[in-house]
Amino acid sequence: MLRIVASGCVNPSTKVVSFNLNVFGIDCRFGNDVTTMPLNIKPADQSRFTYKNLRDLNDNNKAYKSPLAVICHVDVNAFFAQYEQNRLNLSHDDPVVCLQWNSIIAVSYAARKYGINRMDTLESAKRKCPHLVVAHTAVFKRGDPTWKYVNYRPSPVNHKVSLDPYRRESRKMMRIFQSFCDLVEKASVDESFMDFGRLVFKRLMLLFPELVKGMERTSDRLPQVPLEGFSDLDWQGIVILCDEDEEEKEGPVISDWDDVVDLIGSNLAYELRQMLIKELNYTTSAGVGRVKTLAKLASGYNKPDLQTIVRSRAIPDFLKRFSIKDFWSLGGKIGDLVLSRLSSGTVEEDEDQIGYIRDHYSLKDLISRFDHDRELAQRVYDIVRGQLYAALSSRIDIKSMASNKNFRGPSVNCSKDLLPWLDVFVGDLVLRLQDLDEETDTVRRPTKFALGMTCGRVTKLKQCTMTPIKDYAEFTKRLKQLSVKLLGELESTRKGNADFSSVYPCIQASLTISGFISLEGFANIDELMKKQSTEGRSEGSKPVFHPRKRRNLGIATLLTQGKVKSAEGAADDYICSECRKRILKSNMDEHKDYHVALKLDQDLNSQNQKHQEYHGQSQLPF
DNA sequence: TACTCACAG
DNA sequence: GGCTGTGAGTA
Repeated sequence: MLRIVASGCVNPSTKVVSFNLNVFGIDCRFGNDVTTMPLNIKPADQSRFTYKNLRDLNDNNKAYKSPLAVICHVDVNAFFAQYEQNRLNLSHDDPVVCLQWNSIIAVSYAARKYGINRMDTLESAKRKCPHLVVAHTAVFKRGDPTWKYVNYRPSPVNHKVSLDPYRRESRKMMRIFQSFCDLVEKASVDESFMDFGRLVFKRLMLLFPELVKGMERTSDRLPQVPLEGFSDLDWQGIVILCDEDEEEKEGPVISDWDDVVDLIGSNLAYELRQMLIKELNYTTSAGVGRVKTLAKLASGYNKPDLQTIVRSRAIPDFLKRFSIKDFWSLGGKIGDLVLSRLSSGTVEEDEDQIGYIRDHYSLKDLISRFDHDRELAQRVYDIVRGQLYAALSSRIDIKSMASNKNFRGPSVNCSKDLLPWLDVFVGDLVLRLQDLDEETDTVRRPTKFALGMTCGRVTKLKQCTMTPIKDYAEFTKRLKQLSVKLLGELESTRKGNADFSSVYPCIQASLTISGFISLEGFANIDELMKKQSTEGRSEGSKPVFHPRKRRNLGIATLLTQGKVKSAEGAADDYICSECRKRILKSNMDEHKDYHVALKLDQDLNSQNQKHQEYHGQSQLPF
C-alpha cells in the first residue's frame, strides 16, 4: 500500500488519500507543509526517439502520429449538475442533482456521497438526502420557441427539455481550451481532446535549448535526457507506475524523452484545469497519454477533480485494468463480438483480457477472426497496444442536427396538436445553429430538412431540400413553412387505402437539418438573394463548402505570452467603422454582410436576452 | 429518399 | 431506464 497525496483544484489542502494501486500522486503545491520529491531521472544510454519525432510535435498535422505525442482528455465532472450548482450560486459541497421529468440525469459528487446515482428516482434520492438540491433542466413550453428555467415542476406533456444551456456553457469551455491549445476536438458537450504538441515543444525548447541545435538532423537520435535543467518542474496529478518497487519509493522514472513530455503534459493539463476552475468554476478530470484512447481512459480513472498520467512505459500495466469494451465505439454489440471472437475463456487470462489479446493474436489472426474486417482488426490491434494514433478532428464536420420529442399518452392526435411542437423544434434548431455559427465563425445552413413521426411502432420520415437563407429570422420562417408542408405530406402518405390516421396518435416527432454548407461562397447578400429567388428543387450549383480556417490561437502560447503581434500585414487591414475591429481587406465584403445580418437579427437577439434571465436566480424551483 | 440500427452519454 | 442526440448502412 502506498500513501499518496491526491492533487485537486478545489480541495487540495491537506487531504491524504490511500490508494492500493501502483500510482504516484503529487501534491499540487497548494499546501506548504508538503515536501515534494526530487524527480527520478535515470537517463537511458540512448534515446529511442529522433529529432523528427520531436519536430513533428510542432506541426498540427503530424503531432498526433509522433511517438512523443501528448494528448490530453478533459472531462467535466457531472457536468449538468455542476452547471446547475453554479447557476444557483451553490458550492461544490452542496448536493445537487439535475432532473429531467422524474429521472435524475446528473448527480454532483457531493450528492454521490449520499449514495445517490443516476438510477434513482427523485423520491428515492430525496430519501437518501433530504436536503438535496433538485434542479430541473430548462424547458420549452409547447408553442414557445424559447427555452426557460421555470419555477415549477414541468410536465412532459406540455414541455420539451432544452439542453441549450449546457451547450452554451460547453462553448465557453471550448473557448478556454482554444485559448490554451491550438488543436482541440470537442468529443461531447462535456469532453474534449487536446493535442499538446506545440505547447510541449515550446516548453522543451525553453528548458533544453541544446535540443534546437540538432533539430535539422531529423533522423538522428535525440541526446540523452539530461540530469539537470528541469527547473522546478514536478509531476502533477496521479502517475500510473510500472510494476517496479523503485518507482513507488523514488517516483516515476524519467529515462527518455517520452517521460519528459509527459512530465510537461501533466503540468499543462493541470494549468488548464486551474483555468477552468478560475474562469467557470468547473472541476474536471483529465488524462494525459500518447494517444486519444489512453487519454480518455486515464481521465476517467481518477475522479473527481483529479488527473491521471499514463507514460508510455506504463501502458501495458494500465490497460490491464480495462476491458476491450471500455474503449470508445466498443461499448456495445461490436465490443461483444470482439470479445466472443477473442476471449480465452479462462479466468486468469480474463483478468488481463487486453494483454491476452495483445499476446495471442497477430494482426493476421485478428483479420481472419473478424471475418476480414481489416479496419476493425487494425483498430483492435492498435488499441490493445495503446498505439491507435488517431488524429483529432474538428467539429466542422457535423452531419446533422435534430430536435426531437417523445410524447406521453395520446396527446398528439391531429395537426393542431403537433403544430406548437414544430415551433419548439424550429426554435431549438435555429438557436443551436446560431450558436454553432458563432462558435465556428461560419455561416452554416442546411440544404436538407426532414420531419419524422412515429405512430405505434412505425416511424415515417419526409425529407425535402432547401436553399440556404442567411438571415436567422427569415430562416426560421422558412423552416416553419417547410415543416408544415412536410407535415401535410406525411399525413397524406397513405399505404394502400389508409388515410392520414396512420400518423396519429403520434408518440414521437422530430425535425432534422442536414447537408450543411457554408455561405462564405457568396460574395455578398445580393448574390445570396438572387440565389434564393431562383430556388429550385435540384441539388445543382451549390456554393462550395469552405472549412473554417482555424483561428491562429497558437499566439497565446508560452513563447508569445503577453506579447501582441500587430505589425504583420497591417497594409491589408482595415478598421470597421461599426465595430472598430481590424478586418482583412479580402474579408471586407463578408464583414459588411455580417453587420447587415446583425441588424436583421435583432429579433433573435432579444430572444437571447430572455435566456439570460435565469442568471442570478436565487430561489429554487422546488 | 426512407428506414433501421448502433452508440454515447 | 427514459431521453436526447449523432452517424452509418441499406435498398
